[in-house]
Amino acid sequence: MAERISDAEHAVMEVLWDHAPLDAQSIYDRLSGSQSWTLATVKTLLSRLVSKDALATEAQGRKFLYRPAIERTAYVAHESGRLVDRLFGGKLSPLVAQFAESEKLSPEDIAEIEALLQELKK
Amino acid sequence: MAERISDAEHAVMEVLWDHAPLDAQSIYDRLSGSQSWTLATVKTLLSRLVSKDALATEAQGRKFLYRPAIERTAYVAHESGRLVDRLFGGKLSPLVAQFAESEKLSPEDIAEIEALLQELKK
DNA sequence: GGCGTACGATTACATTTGTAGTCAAAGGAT
DNA sequence: ATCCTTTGACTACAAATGTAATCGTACGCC
Repeated sequence: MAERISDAEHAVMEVLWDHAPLDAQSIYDRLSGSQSWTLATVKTLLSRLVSKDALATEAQGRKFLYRPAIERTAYVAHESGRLVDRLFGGKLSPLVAQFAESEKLSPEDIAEIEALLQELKK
Repeated sequence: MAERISDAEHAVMEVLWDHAPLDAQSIYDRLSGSQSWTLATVKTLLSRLVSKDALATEAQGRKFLYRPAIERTAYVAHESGRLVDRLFGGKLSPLVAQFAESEKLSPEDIAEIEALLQELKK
């Protein structure tokens, strides 16, 4: 488990987290907006994700339907944990501070975070 | 600029952000605690970082002193921006929510974040 | 029922990364 | 003056990654 998903592979995962199950062609179609990969490339990524047990397949006639085998939440938790550990010693507040300083915090975002924290303290 | 620093390279950068300038041997020494790399490996990483313009060197006799050529803040901002963009659509609150759910938020951390936000609203 | 075609599988290949060995030269020790 | 050591430079090589072409084959169309 947890074989490490590369950047390119991640783009494929996102499509499937949003609209699984899909066959290769449809995944390719949906990626066309953001990436200029050929169908062959997308198929390579799909195979690799299947080997990594990040995707499961289900035969539909002579094609496959692909669907995520790991939860997006788990992936996201893992990845953000990793980054926060590496860059901020595992503490979230320095990340927030960093965002604050680089002006990447919208007022709505601030409000939402505050609401979250209120909820937690309760 | 911004040649993408790998995980292993990042470990080297951290040492230098903390104690620059240092020569290769001292960097190796300081890394010995956390990594089991040989001196040769550390030297390879140093060379690569120099090519990537992430480190600058200054000759000291027949050895080099290495020091960061990019600010840790800039690096950290870039990396965390990247992750937040990829995984949370550029918004920080979902990341905080994710941390909250996985119980990775200590009370102190919460307090610090709240303080930060108070500061911002002022 | 042969034929093109659309699939997944296999193969390809350059680049990056992790991890290190070797080499030539410069200095220091004797 | 000679030899050992230390240092950066160069070379090595496997695995992962990005990106794709090709191949064998099962299907559907005529």
